[in-house]
Amino acid sequence: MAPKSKPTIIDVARVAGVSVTTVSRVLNGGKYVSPDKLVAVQEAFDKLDYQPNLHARSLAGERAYMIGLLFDDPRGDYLSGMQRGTLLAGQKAGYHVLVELLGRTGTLAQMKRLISRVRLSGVILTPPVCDHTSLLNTLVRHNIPAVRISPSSDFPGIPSVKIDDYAAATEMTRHLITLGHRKIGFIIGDLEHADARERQRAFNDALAKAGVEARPEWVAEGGYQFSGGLTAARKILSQPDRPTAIFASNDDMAAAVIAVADEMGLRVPTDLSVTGFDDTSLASAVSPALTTIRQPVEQMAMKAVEILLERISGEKPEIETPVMMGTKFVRRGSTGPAPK
Amino acid sequence: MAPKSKPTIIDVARVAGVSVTTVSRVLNGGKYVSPDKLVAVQEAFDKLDYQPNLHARSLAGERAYMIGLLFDDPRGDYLSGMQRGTLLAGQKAGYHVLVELLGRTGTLAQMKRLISRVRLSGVILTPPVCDHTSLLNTLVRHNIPAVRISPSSDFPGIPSVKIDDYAAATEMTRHLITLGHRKIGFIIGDLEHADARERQRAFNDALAKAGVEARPEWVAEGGYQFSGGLTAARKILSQPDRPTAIFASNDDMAAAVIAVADEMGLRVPTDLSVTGFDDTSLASAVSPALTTIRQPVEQMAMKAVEILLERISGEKPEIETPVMMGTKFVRRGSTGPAPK
DNA sequence: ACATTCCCTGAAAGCGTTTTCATATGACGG
DNA sequence: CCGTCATATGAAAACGCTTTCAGGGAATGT
Repeated sequence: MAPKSKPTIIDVARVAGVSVTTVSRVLNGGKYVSPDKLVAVQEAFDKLDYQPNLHARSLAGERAYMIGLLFDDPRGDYLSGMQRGTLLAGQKAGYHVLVELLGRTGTLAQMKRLISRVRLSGVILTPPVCDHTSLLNTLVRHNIPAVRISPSSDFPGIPSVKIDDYAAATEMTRHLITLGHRKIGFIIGDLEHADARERQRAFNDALAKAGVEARPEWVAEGGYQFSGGLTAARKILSQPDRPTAIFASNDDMAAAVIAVADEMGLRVPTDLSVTGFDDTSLASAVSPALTTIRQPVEQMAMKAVEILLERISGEKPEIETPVMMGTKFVRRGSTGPAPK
Repeated sequence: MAPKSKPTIIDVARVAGVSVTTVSRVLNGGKYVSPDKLVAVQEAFDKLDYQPNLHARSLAGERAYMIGLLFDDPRGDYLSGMQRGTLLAGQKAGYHVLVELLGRTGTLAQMKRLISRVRLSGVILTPPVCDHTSLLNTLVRHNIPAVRISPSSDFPGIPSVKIDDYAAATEMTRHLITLGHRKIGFIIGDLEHADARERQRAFNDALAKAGVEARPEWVAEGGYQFSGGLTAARKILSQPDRPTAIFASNDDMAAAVIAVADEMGLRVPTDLSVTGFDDTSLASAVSPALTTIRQPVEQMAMKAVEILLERISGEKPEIETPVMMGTKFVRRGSTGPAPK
């Protein structure tokens, strides 16, 4: 069977016995359409199995029904989870998602090229591109609605969704203290990211508040990478007086700590407790599985889309403070009571 | 500064002193355009910083400059790597990428809706949607170029890119045999997937060829999941006479084997060698790191895009046999000599 | 009764491209 | 010197929608 050419709005109009204008009105909310014609048009939609053409709509109107999802790199549990959330939420609202990679260099030029080539209803910005200031400025200047997920810095005029890193890291630190640990190490994430700084601040504050000593030689930077975590863990664990627990700022680095402990013949959690952060799939695949903090990655993205759609539809509640999403402490096998 | 409205092809035509037709011709390959006008138009492009509007092009012409990337679920190293490859290759060719989630149910309806809403130059199909037969039929019927990545089954008329699972699994099995293992277990992937069956077949053949006994009680199914791997590993390792090595059909299940070994006090690789497959990020994060097979995931996607673009531009070399990409054996710490 | 408003309705003018179609020019073979 | 052909060029007609504009009728106010 020949792929019968797709029905257009004109066909619908003919079948429904109305003008294309009326059909268009039905398509866009049905305001100023009498009930009987409304029904007639909808019947025609069904009968013809009509789907409006996105390109024509974008060309002719204001709306685009397409949201841009901007990445530096889509790999990794964290980011692909965000993608899934975006896709799910966007799909539900009848939007399509255009994914674009914004390389390390020439980001701005790429963005400009993108928005002059395709009309986007709005964009979702994932880390780290959500912190590219001139990119954000460009978006504002072109009046393109945007929402940032887990941004590091503040930026007026663009809403954002994030988690409360401070609270979560506080909870995690308290967990270790409650288990009896008094010698606790810490592996810092990528200091470029505000969340890395927040987690560290919470750690320090929690120690101080509990009257637990914080030793600088038990702190090292791992850049959120497994490899960096390896180096950091080796540095910390090779101290003559070593900690009985290490709080790594993310799961990858926590896995690295476990690897190093293994290397050195330390048993986890008997000799050393280890904690992660994020609850990526790695957290449960490693043995022992990581005690960690679960981020509601997909929900964050869905929330971001929700906010974006509000912005698009003109309702601008002008939320300037980031929307905070709740995290969940997940206890697994990598933490245990402090050794005597 | 006000966001000066984007230049159109008309502006370019005026600046270059030619007709829009000529500008359009330059945009589409510059055939039948005299050298001087060609230069004039290109200068106008630069001067105005012109970018052609995608929606208008799609609406008016045959081409769409947009490729669809179809997922069941974009999460996981494997799939997000494919996405990156697609994005990279697409971007380089000036194409944009629309990502769509095709749920478990209603896939076909979703696809039909998609293609009647937006014009796609072609689509890339990732597993498992690349095996959805009626979806493939629809694509063919609508004459939409497509390429499948790592499909399980054959489908005439749609090219595909995959790895040689049989050869890779053979190499892996030989590796274990060479290390002296004679009691080798195997964890099967998801039998729905042809690759799972291929890997098992290679394993069996390699054992047979080497005259090594294959014991059914050392084989279990793990469904390519960590959790399934856990169950499978427990079943195999709880045998009174247990194997000295286990070949898991992917990294997730291999990590599960390590977890179970840990549980049972078996040292890897001293007491038990473990191998994975895929070389996802998990493979190096686990300790000991996994001996595994690296799949060139990104390159596969890039190759798929390349083939797709050839199809789109009309060159139809009509490749019916899948394009095979090379894998790489990666030796890490999880395998060692068989215990005495 | 008459203006004023509000709800419907459709004709027609875009939106920014690509694609015919028509025409012009120069080159070429006989 | 005349058809034929390949190369250049632009005017104008799509492509499938949204939006503006200009009524027409019914309801409301005076």
